[in-house]
Amino acid sequence: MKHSQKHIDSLKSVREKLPKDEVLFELADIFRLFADSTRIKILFALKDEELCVGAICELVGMEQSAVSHQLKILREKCLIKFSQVGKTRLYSLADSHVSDILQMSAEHLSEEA
Amino acid sequence: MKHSQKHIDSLKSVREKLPKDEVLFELADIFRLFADSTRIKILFALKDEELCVGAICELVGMEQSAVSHQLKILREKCLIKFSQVGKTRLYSLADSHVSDILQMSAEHLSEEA
DNA sequence: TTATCATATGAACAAACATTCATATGAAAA
DNA sequence: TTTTCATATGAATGTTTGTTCATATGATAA
Repeated sequence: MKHSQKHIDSLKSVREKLPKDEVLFELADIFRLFADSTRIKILFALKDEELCVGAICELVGMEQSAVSHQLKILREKCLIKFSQVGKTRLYSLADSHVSDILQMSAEHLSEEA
Repeated sequence: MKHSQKHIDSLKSVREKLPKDEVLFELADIFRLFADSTRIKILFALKDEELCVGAICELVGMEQSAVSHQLKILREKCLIKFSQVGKTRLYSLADSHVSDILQMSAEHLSEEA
């Protein structure tokens, strides 16, 4: 027997409050999107303005290909969307949730004493 | 010349609003901690209660070693702390910021239509 | 002291990931 | 239609990361 009965009992109530695995996976998936400095920079750049891919490349200082790959990831997970104007695609945040998260996280950082 | 002058001009103002690279790296680092389902499960488990390592293992259904490795990461990044009671270590969240983030992220998910 | 229990840690390995390079698509201009 | 421009994508590669296995540490009980 690996663990005492006592601490197994107390686990029941904790386990009940715990989000389901499925939910935890989803959450981790979302956080993972913000867990890369290129992507988070892209998201901040799009926070207030629509931008084409070339502009995003300039801003993040990365090659067009690298940026496009990251844009694809952000698109597939519905964090960003685009509207096509001629040959160029104007990217923007998909909804206000994303900018809320960015806003909060930036505030969180500046609070650190 | 890769990009038109027009969109380079408009970049200036966007670039000024952009957090510094250093800040973006820090942010990505923090998000990365939440970007793994084992770690996020551990954090949720500790949200309301102090738990020893054995209990955490039971809850997340992972081996002691795997859990200890993740605890180390969370400790080093100051998301959790512990108090030692005899041989056992009682882990808990380091501060309320962490549970705030968990709370918000869970709410965010349940909002999704 | 020695044995035992709870936890930690180093090394190894596989899986996931970000970037690059080369090339493809697809829209507009020539 | 051919060329050019903006963006996308597949394959290859190096790096990072999570888990496992084996072992270490460090506290208590015997």
